[in-house]
Amino acid sequence: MRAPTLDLTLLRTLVAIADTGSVTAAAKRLAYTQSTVSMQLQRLEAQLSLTLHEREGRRIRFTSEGERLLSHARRLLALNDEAWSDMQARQVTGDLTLGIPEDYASLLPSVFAYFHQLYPAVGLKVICGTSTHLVEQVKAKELDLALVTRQRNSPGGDVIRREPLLWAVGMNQQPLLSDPLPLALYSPGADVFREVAEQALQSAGRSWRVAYTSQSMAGLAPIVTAGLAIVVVTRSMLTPALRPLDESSGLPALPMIELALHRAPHRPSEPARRLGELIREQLAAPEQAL
Amino acid sequence: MRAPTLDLTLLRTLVAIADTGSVTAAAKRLAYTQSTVSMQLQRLEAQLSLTLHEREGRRIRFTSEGERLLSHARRLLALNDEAWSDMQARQVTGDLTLGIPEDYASLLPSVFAYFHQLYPAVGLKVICGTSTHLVEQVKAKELDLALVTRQRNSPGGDVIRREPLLWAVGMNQQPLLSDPLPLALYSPGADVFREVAEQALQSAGRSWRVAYTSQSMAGLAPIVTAGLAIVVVTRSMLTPALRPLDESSGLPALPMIELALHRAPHRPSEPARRLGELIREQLAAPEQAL
DNA sequence: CCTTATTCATCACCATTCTTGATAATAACG
DNA sequence: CGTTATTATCAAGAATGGTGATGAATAAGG
Repeated sequence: MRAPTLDLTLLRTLVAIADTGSVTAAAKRLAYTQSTVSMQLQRLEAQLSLTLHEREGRRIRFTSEGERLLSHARRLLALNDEAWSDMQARQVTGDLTLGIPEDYASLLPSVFAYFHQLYPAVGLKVICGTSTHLVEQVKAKELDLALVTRQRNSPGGDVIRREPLLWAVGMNQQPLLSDPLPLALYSPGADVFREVAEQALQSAGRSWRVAYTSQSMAGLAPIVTAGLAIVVVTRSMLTPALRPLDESSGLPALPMIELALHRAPHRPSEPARRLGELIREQLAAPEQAL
Repeated sequence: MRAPTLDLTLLRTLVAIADTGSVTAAAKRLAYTQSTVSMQLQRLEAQLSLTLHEREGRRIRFTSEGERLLSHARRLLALNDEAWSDMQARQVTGDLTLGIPEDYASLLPSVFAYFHQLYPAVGLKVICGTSTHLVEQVKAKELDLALVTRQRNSPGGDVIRREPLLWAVGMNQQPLLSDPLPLALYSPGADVFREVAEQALQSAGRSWRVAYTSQSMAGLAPIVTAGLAIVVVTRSMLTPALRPLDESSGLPALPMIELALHRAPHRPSEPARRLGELIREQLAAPEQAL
């Protein structure tokens, strides 16, 4: 009368046995006693009134029924784990402040949307700023997390991914390769793109002048698209209005930069941990950048 | 350390509560005590350390977490039930003989394939014969099941579906409406199609002659496609070589016939029960006939 | 407004189930 | 052939889950 129900615990040990190939190893993995696992297997067979396994010598062999149940079990457990972690995720609560460079804001909305879906009870605040400033704020515990750009192999934070830097110019403009080279740069001195560009030009023996400065690409864009200056961007910051320049332009190659995640010095809050992981997962593959 | 695992039994009562809208009703449905269901709900909440429900007055309301868990639960239970019945199906074993009219053989291969997938341990034998003969064989317990055609409202067996009978002629032939009408019929007198055709013609006052007889459509086909005779078929027996005739041909309308399943008089074996159900399910909709 | 009828949560008790440690049986390995 | 590793089995204790009874809360009805 009552609907027959599989015991997921028993299915869990079943796949453990299958994975490890032995009852004892499965017991070790699941922190059960060997006798427990042995009896669990029997219990499962009794409940289904089926023979799931046979022994040839010492080795275990699953019958075709056993194999079939295994595939059911894996599917069920996958669904179970997903359901469980989803339910747990909804319990993660708190507030959380993340800092990002303005130019990366466009990269993250989908991550924020996903994060909110997973952790609807977390209040997420995002502030923009320059990388150097963000790092200071994280150290001062004004931010829980900060995603920053930096030169390769700088200390602190975890590298999320590396991106090539590119010279770019307005889409319909000829590269303006006069001497000194007119550059559009971020305003304050402490900017990674600026540092990198200046170093590259210096070692190539080229002179340059700052044709325009702004806090962000959004501010530089008009000048660049108008063809009045050249700018340094990452691939993910390229827009239809920008045209990347390759080595044939005669400009020195630019090094990779790193996108790194800094965490506040104290033990990260649960929401911070989760968002950090999510950012790592979502941004790890440089491919899927916009 | 040990992987967290949901208890499907508890999820089952959760959806019962949701479906019925009350703890008591859920208890009744699941054949538990009311107190049991009440405690099961609490247990579920305790295991997840979540609040799944609230009460407004007497009525129960699920929290958003509760609703979410419900959807997980339904999916998990669906998978569980599927897995369970699949495993049970593999235990169904034995031999089984089914009789079908030769003309319906083409309708059933997919059913047999599906049956074998569900019940690989069942040895299925299929024999062909005329409907009247098959019914006798079932009564004599020589067959476990027989799918037969018969006139409407005949006694015995369960109706699987009803099908219209059609007059048909060779695809590129003009209907041969001479008097007497040349018919291609199944050979022995005791044939349903033949009975139906003769009755229809008689009450319409038409004369006819038997131009050709055979045990099956396969035998009649050459004569009919050659335009030497008219034949009676069901819609599912139409082939590209046959053209159905509508009322504009002047032939009398033919009644529906029934496709019925006869079971051997003793209690049907488990395999027979299963195959019977499967045939009913698969053939119930006249649409999906070939 | 009081009575009556449901519905639900809680409790103690009991039965069952599950886990464990110990032991015996079986196979692999030198 | 002894040693080692793996497994099945058993008895026992612990823990879990179900039951019936009870009382509180809520809705319905006079």
